[in-house]
Amino acid sequence: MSKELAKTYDPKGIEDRLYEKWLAAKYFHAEVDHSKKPFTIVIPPPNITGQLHMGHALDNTMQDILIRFKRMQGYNALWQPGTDHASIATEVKIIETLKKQGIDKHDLGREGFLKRAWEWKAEYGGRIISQLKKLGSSCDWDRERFTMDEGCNKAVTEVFVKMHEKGYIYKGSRIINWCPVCNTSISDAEVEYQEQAGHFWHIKYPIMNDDGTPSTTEFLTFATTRPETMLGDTAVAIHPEDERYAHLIGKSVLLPIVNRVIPIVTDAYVDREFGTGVVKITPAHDPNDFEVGKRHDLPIINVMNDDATINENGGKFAGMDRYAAREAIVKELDEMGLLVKIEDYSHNVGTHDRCKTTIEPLVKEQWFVKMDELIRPAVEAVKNGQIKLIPERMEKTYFNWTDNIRDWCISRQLWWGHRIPAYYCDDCKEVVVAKEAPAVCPKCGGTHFTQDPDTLDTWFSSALWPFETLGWPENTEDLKYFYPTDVLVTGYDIIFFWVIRMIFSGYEQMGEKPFKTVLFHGLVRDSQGRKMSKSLGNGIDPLEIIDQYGADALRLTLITGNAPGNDMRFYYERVENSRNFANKVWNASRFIMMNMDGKEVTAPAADALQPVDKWILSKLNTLIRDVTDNMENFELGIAVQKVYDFIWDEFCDWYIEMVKPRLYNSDDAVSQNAALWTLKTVLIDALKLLHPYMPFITEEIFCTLQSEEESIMISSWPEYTDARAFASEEKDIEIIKEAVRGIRNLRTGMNVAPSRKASVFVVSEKEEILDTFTAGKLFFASLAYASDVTMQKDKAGIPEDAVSVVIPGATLYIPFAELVDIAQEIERLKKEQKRLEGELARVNGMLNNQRFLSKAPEAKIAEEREKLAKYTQMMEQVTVRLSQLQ
RNA sequence: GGAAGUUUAGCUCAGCUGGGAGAGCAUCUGCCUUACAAGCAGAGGGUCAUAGGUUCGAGCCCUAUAACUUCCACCA
Repeated sequence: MSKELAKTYDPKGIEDRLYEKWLAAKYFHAEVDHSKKPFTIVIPPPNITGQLHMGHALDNTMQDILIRFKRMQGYNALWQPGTDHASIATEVKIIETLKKQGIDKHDLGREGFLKRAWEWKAEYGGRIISQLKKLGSSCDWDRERFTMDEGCNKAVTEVFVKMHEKGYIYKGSRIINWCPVCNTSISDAEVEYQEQAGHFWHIKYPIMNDDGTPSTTEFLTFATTRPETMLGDTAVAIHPEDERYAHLIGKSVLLPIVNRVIPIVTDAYVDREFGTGVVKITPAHDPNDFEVGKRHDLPIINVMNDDATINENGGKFAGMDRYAAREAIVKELDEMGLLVKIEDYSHNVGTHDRCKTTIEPLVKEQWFVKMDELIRPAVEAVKNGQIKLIPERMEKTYFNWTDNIRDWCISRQLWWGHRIPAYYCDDCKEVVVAKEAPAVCPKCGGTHFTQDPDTLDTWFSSALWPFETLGWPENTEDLKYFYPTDVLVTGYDIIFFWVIRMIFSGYEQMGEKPFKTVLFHGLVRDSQGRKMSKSLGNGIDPLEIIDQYGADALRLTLITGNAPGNDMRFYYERVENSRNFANKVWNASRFIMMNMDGKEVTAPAADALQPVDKWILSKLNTLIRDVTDNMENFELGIAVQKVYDFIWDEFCDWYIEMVKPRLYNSDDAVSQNAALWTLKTVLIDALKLLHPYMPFITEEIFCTLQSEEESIMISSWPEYTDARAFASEEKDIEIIKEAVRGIRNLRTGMNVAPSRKASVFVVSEKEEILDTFTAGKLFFASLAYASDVTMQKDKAGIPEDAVSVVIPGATLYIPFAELVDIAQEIERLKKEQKRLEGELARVNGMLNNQRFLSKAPEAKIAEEREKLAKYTQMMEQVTVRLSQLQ
């Protein structure tokens, strides 16, 4: 059977087959089981509009690694999946689709539109889920949720009503960010500032004389980047202590074009140093001006429509687009002689993160969440370590936001989403917030109500995700058992949108944190370090990578060579390297299986294990401890790097090569069996350590190797054991490795063909070193290209002109009579002498330093003393050898 | 304006609590050695951004500087 294994690993076919098997066996499914400890992760729900991109691939690979690891450790591991309705993203997409069919959303009406939206969801909403499966994600699909399913709807309504009762949700008229293209309000977090080249228009307003006429000589000059907003000016502000304008306090100016007399107010908000120290105040169209207006009780004059055209308050400019109006107004001011100058000016403009349209600050009546009290437990939790952020520096970002938090605008003028549970009495306009439409108006007794047309910010429901998916608001067994969840894995880019909101929602609704740890990752960028984006066309499709190299290779690539929270670049070369590693694992396994074929491998008696077997078992043992530690500490990349190095270097390049002679020698069945057993044992544990990272290939090999085993994913995680710690064997084998390396080096340096074997003499006065080489003679000979190996205590019988290699405690001689160039050999030995001199100087420098001896830890000093002895001895050997040759 | 991150081999990056600088790719040399040429064996290549400091000892800790990146604020 094993001989049928292909020479190269081909993930195609294998991956889908294994995933089907896992699904059928229900390995991903978790049920409440009080005999086991739970380990829970909730997935960051991807948008139903989404296509799997590299960010998802990274995010979900990390989660899958943690879940598979904990599942193998014996935890009751639940990975709760689901998708997000993504209100605005989806609505925009559907509108686009409709547009192509020549349909406007208003033609369909709300009901018709929503019908289309659900159809769209039915068609495309599952797409990303099937893509996640391709990656190997072991989510409990039986529990798949959607932010607009019945349970989540219930949760959202419950929270809205409850928070409204507590006064945390209110409706108010405030300045908000308005997107004139999407026609909706958005939250502060959705505003993206972009540096744009613009202009600074310096304008002057005439000061009003005491007799009520505008002065023709006295003006107040200021600069603005948005002249069109002057239509809504209701004051001009100066700093209260600005002596330049002190005489104007109490006076007014004439707002030109509009011909409105507006007051000059004093406010500390004005920066005397900036520009002329005069600011025009437009409370309806600027957040700062809005605040100034509130302080001075200024009227708010909205001059814009929802589509950013000027409204009837703009007089003759009504109906013009904001930019057209800008031009017209500047022109008119210029004609009136009120335009002082125009400067080029680069400044930050707020845009909508979805459509990049310039935001228009507008005063509108919206629903808000009052944040000041809600945020407190969320701040506390991170401060006192209840919730751990990884990497820690994310706390700074977190606190930066919480310290400057503003109320959250949650209403959206969209149709796709959770409709706000507020009802207005048709008769008296009384507002009733309730889970269901009220029958009778509590104020006037009216019986007809209209529900608020707005929907909620999509993050309102996502904020409840960790508990709404577990059954909240019902107090389910799932909720009691699986909540709080253990880890949240997400990108640092949604810390404000999502992470913080889940934390305060968890404390508010559950009285408990939603998760213990937040593990952040960075962005996956292209090979030039650019963000992958549709407009640049530089995105790399994870599905194509999976198709080409396999899911395991993609996963390994995404998880290695990157520190938590840092961005990473995506290179095909790195995927190839991962693919090569998979192939390496495959072939090593194939080799082992070929050699096991037809033999019954049994656990060897204790004394049947050779030092080299103990060496690799001991190495594996240490690996198990280190990898487990790293994974417990979320150092996923470091952990897998260690497994990678172990498998490729220690296991394949050394151990397998070392045992080959024993495998090929059937005369010593005991030794052969010990080697096979060790190969198999080490391979299986290594596969287990690798499984969370590379689930498919490890499963395929594990089950081929042991037909009696059901699946590696339900096997138990390896554990460190003192019984497999063999310190002295580790040391011994390292000596032989050093000897082998020395000989290979020597031969390469002398251009000796690998086919040419030679005798090797191991000379040492130390009995135990000779014993070590005697024990490893068989493999040492094959690795060192030796025709025969002789162990002896002195140089007797070794030709004078033999070349030599010095290792700690021994000198190896190889007689290469006809090949040896004595001069070259002396050169080589001198180089070695020089190297040892350097080492000795360093060690002596430390050991001769009194302060080092008195302050350094004991262990460190002992270590250096040992090195001193080692190098001194090697130096002696080299020196002796040199004197013999010269 | 505030904050964070980065600066280590030609390239991309690791380096976990301070104790002899690492990987992958690239380059060079030699090997189709019966698991793997997607491989094996070897080699070259680094003032760890700069300047100070702490320490017996600094890539790692502290201070300053420079360059790049990002986030937040938004001075109209």
